[in-house]
Parts: sequence; C-alpha cells; structure tokens
Amino acid sequence: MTTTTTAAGTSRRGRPGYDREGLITVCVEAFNRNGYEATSMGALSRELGISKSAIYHHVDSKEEILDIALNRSLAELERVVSEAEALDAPAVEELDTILRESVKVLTTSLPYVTLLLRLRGNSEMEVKALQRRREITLRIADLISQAQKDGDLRSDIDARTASRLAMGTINSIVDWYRPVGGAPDAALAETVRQMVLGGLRAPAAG
Amino acid sequence: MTTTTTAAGTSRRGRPGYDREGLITVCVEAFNRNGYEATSMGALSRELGISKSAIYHHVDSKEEILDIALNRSLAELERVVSEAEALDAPAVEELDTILRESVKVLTTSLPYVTLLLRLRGNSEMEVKALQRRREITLRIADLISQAQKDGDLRSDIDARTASRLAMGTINSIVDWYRPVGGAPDAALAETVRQMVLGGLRAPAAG
DNA sequence: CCTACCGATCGGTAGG
DNA sequence: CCTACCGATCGGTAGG
Repeated sequence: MTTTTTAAGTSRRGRPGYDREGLITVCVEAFNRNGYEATSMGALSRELGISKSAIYHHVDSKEEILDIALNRSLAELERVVSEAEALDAPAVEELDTILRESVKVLTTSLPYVTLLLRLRGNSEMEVKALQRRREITLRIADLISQAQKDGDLRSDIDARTASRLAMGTINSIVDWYRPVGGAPDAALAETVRQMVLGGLRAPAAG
Repeated sequence: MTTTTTAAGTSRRGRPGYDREGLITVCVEAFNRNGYEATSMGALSRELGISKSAIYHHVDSKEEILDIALNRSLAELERVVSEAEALDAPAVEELDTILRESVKVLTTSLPYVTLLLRLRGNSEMEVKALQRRREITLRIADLISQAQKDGDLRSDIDARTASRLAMGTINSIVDWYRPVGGAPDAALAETVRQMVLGGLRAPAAG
C-alpha cells in the first residue's frame, strides 16, 4: 500500500496531513465556536497546528471556507423541500415530510447548518445565502397556504408568518442540540413534528 | 429655561450632541447590522459622526455598551417570567401570559433582544448572559411540566425540549420582524400564542 | 464650570 | 514580513 487513509475516509498519496475536507471541518467548528468574523486566520492556524500560509495551500481565502460550508447546508435543505414537493401528495403530508427530514439534516449536518443560520448578511456572499434561505421559507409558506385551502390546517393564521415561525422552531435546534450517537435523533424529530403540526392544526385557546 | 431636552427626554446643561442613551441606541443598531465583534470603534465613530476618542467620553469600553444592552433585555424577559409566576394561576395560564408578554418585549425592545439572542459566548460577559437565558428557559420548562401534571398540556413530550422549542419559536421573531408603528403587534402575539399553545396541547398526528 | 468633543498617538494584531 | 487597522488613552478645546 502506498496510500494513506484520512479520518474522512478519502484515500490519497503525498505528504500526510490535512486534506481540504479535514481542514474545512476544523475551520467550520472554530467558526461556530467563536463566530466567523471573530475567528482570525491566525487562530485557525493555531487550531489546525499548521502555519497560516499552509492554509492557503488548501483554500484561496477565508471566505472560500465559508462558501463551501454554506453551499453544503443550503443544498441539503433545498433537496429536502424539492423531494417533498415531488411526492405530489396532499400539502399537509409534504409539510410533514419536510419537518421530519429538516430535523434530520440539522442534526446530521449540525456544524454546517449552524454556520448558515448564524449569518447576518455582512458580505455579498452572506446576503446570497440569506436569499436562498428566504426562498425555502417561501416554498414552505406556499405548502401551508395550500394545506389551509385543503382544510387540513387552520386558516386563521397567516401562512407566511406560520412558515417563519415553524422554520424558527426547527432552526433553534442548533442552539442547544448536541449529537449523542451516530444515529439521527428520532425522538426530537417526532417532538418537533407534534409541536409544529399541532400548532398549525388545532384551535388551541379562546 | 436654561436646560435643553434631548430625544431621550433627559434634561441637562453643556454642549449639545449625543448623550449616553442616544449613543447606545446608535451603537446597538450598528452591532445588530454587522455583528458585535465585526463592528470596530472606528466604524461606530463614523456612524455617530464623532471621533473614536469622543465615544470614550460616554462609555469606558466597547464591552460596556454590550453590557448595558444585554442587561436591559435580560431584565425585561426575567420580569415577564417573574410577573407571570406571581399570578399564582394555573401553570398553563401563567405560560400563556409569558408567551404574550415575551412577544411584546421582543417587538418593543427589538434591538436589545436581537443583540442578546445573537451572542455565542465569546467572552466572560457573553457566557454570563447565556446562563441567564438558560435560567429563563428552565423556569418555563418547570411551568410546562406543572401544566402537564395538571392535565392541561399533552404529557408525551419532554418539558425541557418543549421549553427550548417554544423559546426558539418566539426568539426567531427577531430574525424577520420589523416594527411598523408604535404599538406592539397584537396579531403576531396571537399567532405565536395559537401556534405554541396549540402545539403543546393537541395530539396532532398519528 | 459643565458636558461633548478633538487630533494625535500608543502597543498590539489582523489578513495576506 | 508587510501594510492596515484594532481598541484605548492622552492633553487640550469648544459650546452653553
């Protein structure tokens, strides 16, 4: 054997050390710990145990690391919505699928989604990421609106507001959830599903 | 009259310009726009239209501005919970009050609460603020647990998880809500109340 | 004499 | 190793 195997499982020749994937993993965790802006390239190099200039062997800029992480999480969330829409089932069922699958994405890709959700639009790249997030919320609002017309969800709450609040409920998971084992947390997904769907369904209080 | 009146309504002598309150308002808005860490004293000075050194006439440090804003929002949220607990009503009613009043605090003190909710514990001060937030969530979890025992809320979901998700729903408001007039948004408070209480009450899906 | 503010400058650290 | 910039501090000044 002339190849080594990294922690990420990719096989390669050459000097052992970080590959692009491993470097990104460490950097994204550092970004989440201290904030993207507040994490200097010097801090990343100390964390990685390599020089600042060595980082530039793997990526062109600090922002490129952010770009990769954002595209990864956004692509997964967009996939969840697209696959649910493709079911061609009643809107309330598609919504149910999105709730379950979104929790799965959040818990399995926690670092990448966490970074995405903490952006505030400080650069052109972050603005574009926020726009893609907004697009997802709009597609879910359309499903809620359709489910209301179907009579499956209460019609006395605004679909757009409901979509935002439902996304807010799900997204808040990144603020406290810490993975235990390898398997996604089925109990959490079920609780989220019960609370969000329950809130969208039943007239609760007079 | 030998005194002037500032926008904040405080009466004083001396050269006209910013008072501490007005300066803090501008700084907190800048922090929310670009992030606390990413906002330099130089950026604040440009925003304010005064020199960097002039800022230090009003506050001792950048962190003091953060401290004031955090204490303000945390004190309001803690007051909401304390006042609800003092009602000595059934837990589910106290919870209902907290939901309505929290939305009111979020929308009327939006800049201060926004700053609070975007903290990640990058300093000792931020860690302490996060601890106070956690304490609030725990007090609400206790109320949910009690309401479950009272038979007013479904008992098949974990009170601690429910509290976190409910807080997540409410807190997500700062990510998209923009005040329209002076009055607090009663419709939003009602939607939040319906969704969160509804989710905690009704068995929704099989 | 009060409060608000100025220009100049410090030691230190950022990204590249 | 470079340039640009950070937060903080100084003595001094302006308006009221």
